[in-house]
Amino acid sequence: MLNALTAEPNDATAQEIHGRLVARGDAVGLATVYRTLALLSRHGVVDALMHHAGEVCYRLCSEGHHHHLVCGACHRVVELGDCDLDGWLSGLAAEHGFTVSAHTVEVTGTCADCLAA
Amino acid sequence: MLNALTAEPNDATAQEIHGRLVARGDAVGLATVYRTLALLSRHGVVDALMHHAGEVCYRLCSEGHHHHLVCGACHRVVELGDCDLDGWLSGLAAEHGFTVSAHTVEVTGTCADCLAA
DNA sequence: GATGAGAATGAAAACCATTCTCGTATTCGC
DNA sequence: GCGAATACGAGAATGGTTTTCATTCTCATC
Ligand SMILES: [Mn+2]
Ligand SMILES: [Mn+2]
Ligand SMILES: [Zn+2]
Ligand SMILES: [Zn+2]
Repeated sequence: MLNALTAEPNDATAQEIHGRLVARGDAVGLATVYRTLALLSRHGVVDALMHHAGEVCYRLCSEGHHHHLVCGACHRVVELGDCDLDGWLSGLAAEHGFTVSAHTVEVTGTCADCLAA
Repeated sequence: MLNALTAEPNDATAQEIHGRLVARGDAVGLATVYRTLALLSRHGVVDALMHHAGEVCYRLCSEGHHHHLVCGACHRVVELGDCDLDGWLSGLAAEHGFTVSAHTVEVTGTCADCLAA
């Protein structure tokens, strides 16, 4: 149900998703959207991106470890695979006595369409 | 003035910084702390970290491009230098027609002290 | 030294994303 | 069917951040 709508091409906030659902006629409550997104996020079905201060964006993503390429102009999101940073980061962290548990990378740029425009 | 206090070892929220200032006797308003941090952040003097949803942490950092290693237990922050991701990311992004303008990396782990505890 | 324009300040109110509460509707086990 | 457990939605509450606005500072000029 939500999945069908989370099939947005790019990321979307809980409120945006709720808005689309309501506009489509589904009488779903905002609380349920938040609850469901939290659940899906906890289970790794959707990724939570925190690139804007003050709000969280969600996106239906592939399963493995990956990062995101975001167009700063139109908000388009592309998944990047093949992240081989773990070794490098672990070594770097070890120099400071840290053990690495996770890392995030976010790449901001401009997509072809927005460059042309 | 604020600089002297932003000399916190780790990152701190606007409200934490305000609390320290008031505790120290400076009669500064919360709004001014927010205004000043936004200004400093806009000018690149402090880094804004958004690793917690819902609040922004600030940190006085060195000038060049760098990333952060954060201890998830005690909030200690270490700066990482020597980032050579630009080439790799630009190539990867070009495959999707993107031009890269910036990237962020955040590494979460556990520091030596917290591992021992 | 007085004065006034404009910037800076702080207290309180407004804002807004998110979470909580709680009464109702639905589902499940039987 | 029937009661218990769960899911739901509407609205209130929360809490970080921003805005407002009356007051205070700054400082160049008279
Ligand atoms: Mn977004
Ligand atoms: Mn920094
Ligand atoms: Zn774009
Ligand atoms: Zn630690």
